[in-house]
Amino acid sequence: MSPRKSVIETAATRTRIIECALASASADGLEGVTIGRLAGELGMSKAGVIGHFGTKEALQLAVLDAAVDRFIRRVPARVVGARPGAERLAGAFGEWFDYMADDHRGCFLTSVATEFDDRPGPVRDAVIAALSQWSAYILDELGAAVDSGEFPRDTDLDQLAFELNGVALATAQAVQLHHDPLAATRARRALARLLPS
Amino acid sequence: MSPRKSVIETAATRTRIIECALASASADGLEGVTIGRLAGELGMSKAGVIGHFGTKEALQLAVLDAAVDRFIRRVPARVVGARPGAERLAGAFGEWFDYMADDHRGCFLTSVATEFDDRPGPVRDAVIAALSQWSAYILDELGAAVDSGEFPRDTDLDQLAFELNGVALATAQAVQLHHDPLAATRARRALARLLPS
DNA sequence: TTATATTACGAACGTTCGTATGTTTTTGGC
DNA sequence: GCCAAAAACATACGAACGTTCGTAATATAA
Repeated sequence: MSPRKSVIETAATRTRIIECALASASADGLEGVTIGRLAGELGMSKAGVIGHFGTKEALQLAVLDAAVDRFIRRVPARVVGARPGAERLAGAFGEWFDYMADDHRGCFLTSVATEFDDRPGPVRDAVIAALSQWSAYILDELGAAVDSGEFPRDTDLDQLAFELNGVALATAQAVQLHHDPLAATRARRALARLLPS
Repeated sequence: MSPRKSVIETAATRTRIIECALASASADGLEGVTIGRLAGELGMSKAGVIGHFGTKEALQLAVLDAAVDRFIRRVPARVVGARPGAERLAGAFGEWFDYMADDHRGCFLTSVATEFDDRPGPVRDAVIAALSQWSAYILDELGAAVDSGEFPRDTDLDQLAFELNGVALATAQAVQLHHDPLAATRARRALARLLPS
């Protein structure tokens, strides 16, 4: 059989690489991550870095996966206890806003979505898949809100999701570009107007 | 004195380069524009391309300037005849939405804003300056709307501008990433909810 | 016509890119 | 302690990067 501990070690290094790449990509974009710079920052050789993934594109996909995982753990996972519908939705968006405001980090997935919106390929596909999942989540909760009578039955849920997304995008821009300390506050105010509390 | 005709010739080539770079940057980002590829597409040498600007950064700034000019001609310039306030504002945003929907082009300035939001330098400064100008324009019109009684006097104009910006960003994403044909429609619907018609 | 800028060119610079190939070090199971 | 597997290494590759140089061609001004 194959060795065990080495697998663990590998995973640890992989994680280190991915986290470093994630930090790098937050500043320079996912395409702006280079193996050489990554190796320098990690004190490794280029071959040692890319050996874990094979190609740069595979590394990009791994970074994207990690970002999605982090987002899920940080946002929807924190509101699983909330009542489905408007309450859970408001909670999720609130968590998202706070997440973005942390360290003026903004939203990595949103940035990558913009970066790859005109670049066909596996990365773009993965971004779209992740965003679709998130969109489905929102529509699910909006549906629950309608079912429980929080919204009128003829509410245009797609329209509402569109506008909620807009609030999040405006928040991301305010945080990342303008370092606006009021971003989260404005976001919550906009949210309150869209979702009945 | 300096030669005259050559200046005209230079400007024509410069324009050609900038327009080609603008198209290229719409897909690959402003940093993704390379001198060599540009030269190939234009049937020129690399030196002939970069000679007009000196450095790649100067080229990027020129492209950004051109994009700003194009935006101004296409959006605010078209509504100078409209009544100041909500009407002009609604007209401007409507033009913007249509502009974005054309060829699924989206908004170049918005994309570049995301691309450079964490990259200090002249390009980032220019992006922020352009966005600030646009923001000031919106706040001006919102102020006019308050003055003319279209909005209550205690309206939070910054909040309203924030939410309007969110609608535009959501539209850009819907157009560029999802190629959503309903983007402009959704945008107008959201706009109508924010601005009294 | 002559002198001066301007424009674009070909070629090369040093650097960095992503990737591929062996070799050495470390690891885990016997 | 020994051996296979895995990990990280050093090195090298061709290609592309932005930039610089000197030069030929062109257009303007005197």
